[in-house]
Amino acid sequence: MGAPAIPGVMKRGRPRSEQVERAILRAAGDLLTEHGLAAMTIEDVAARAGVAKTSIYRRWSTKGTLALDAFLADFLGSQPLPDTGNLENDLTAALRAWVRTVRGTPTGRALAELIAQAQSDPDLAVAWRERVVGPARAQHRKILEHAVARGEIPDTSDVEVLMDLLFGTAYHRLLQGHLPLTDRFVRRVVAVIVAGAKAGAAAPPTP
Amino acid sequence: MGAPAIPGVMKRGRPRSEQVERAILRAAGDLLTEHGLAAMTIEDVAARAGVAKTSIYRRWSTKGTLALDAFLADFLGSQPLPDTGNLENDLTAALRAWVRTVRGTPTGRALAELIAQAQSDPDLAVAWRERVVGPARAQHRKILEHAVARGEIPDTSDVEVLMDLLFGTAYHRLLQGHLPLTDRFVRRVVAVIVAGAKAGAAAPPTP
DNA sequence: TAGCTTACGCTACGTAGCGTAGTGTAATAT
DNA sequence: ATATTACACTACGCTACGTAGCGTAAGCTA
Repeated sequence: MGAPAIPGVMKRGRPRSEQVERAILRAAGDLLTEHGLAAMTIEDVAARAGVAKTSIYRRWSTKGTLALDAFLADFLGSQPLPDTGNLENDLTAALRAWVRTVRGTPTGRALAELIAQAQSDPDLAVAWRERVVGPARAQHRKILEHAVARGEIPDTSDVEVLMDLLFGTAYHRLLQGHLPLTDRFVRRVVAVIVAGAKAGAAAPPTP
Repeated sequence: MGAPAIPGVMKRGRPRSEQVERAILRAAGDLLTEHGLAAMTIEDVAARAGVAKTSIYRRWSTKGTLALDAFLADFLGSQPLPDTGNLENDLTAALRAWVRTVRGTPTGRALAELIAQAQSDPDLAVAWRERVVGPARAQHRKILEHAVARGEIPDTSDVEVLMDLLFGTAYHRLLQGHLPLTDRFVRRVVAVIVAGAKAGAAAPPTP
């Protein structure tokens, strides 16, 4: 209590209230869930949190980065790292967990709207890649590296492409909305990728 | 000239000016190219087109649908239907053409921003699926059906999933921006999908 | 030709949300 | 005690939205 995280750079003046921070994130999360990102305004968040607008702007520069923090509070940890000793099972479990989290849920809509917002908000785009895309891919990379270690797929496989195939396909249906994210979809996507990877198609051709 | 498209439902009063329509679409297309969709305003479009705002609202209900029409004027017909007699070559040609159109181009940014806008504009979302996603998929479906007809892949293959794999993966890199759309990426994505499809992984399992 | 109807450009308006500034008070370190 | 920063509150100027009213223009119908 009151002890500085880093002695010597102790801040002077009144410290920022953690309670204010929590109230803002909670209000933003609620509004994100109830009405979506596009309909969420900073003024609404402030009113709902019982906080002044300036207390929000002091912490976040754009609506997108605020929404990202509110989103991560709910989203982090919902994506497991399966390790069954079988690539197809692991990928199926990972994609199924993702589908369960996003299909027809406020989380799914928030996910889509955050990606949308990032197309015109460079700050959010950077934060999104660093705090969502990066960590998620690190998880999925492990699944593929385990498969390489087991000899299921060639060690020259382009794991980045394989990850793009798996989740790019799923994000496609989420964002375009042309077809539903069914379990059959999950199984077939995984089956094609695993078959292709095992055939060495994700590796450089050996002439 | 002056003849009604459907006799009997001849409109009364002053007809809408095609010149106004063209001026609006041209101005919207220019602004979309120069500044992007997020920065484009109806007022700017009106000013640039030398037209009243009401003349725009009379024709389009939202910025998104206007931008879609402006976008299609430039985008339509840029995606060829390759038919070389070989699935891998056809898919590679199709994806390469798409990459060439979108990578580092205003068209690519407009594409991303339209998908973004569709996440919070239901009218645009419907129009997008009907006028962009639908026609594009119809093209790509032919490529896969030709491969089925040639016996390259099983006739039970889930062509919808295969299309999602091909373009979903590419859209993923466009929208997330985590990795570039290189030609090696194109070749590996196609190789995995073709290998998987030929192995029957996109078809229902035969017990 | 006269009359009806709709489109058009123009100006003006009310609304919403943005991001900032000013004020007085509260909380902490020196 | 004093300096410094955070906070709530109020107010402000700004931008863009979407609509309304006006007079004029351009077609049809009688």
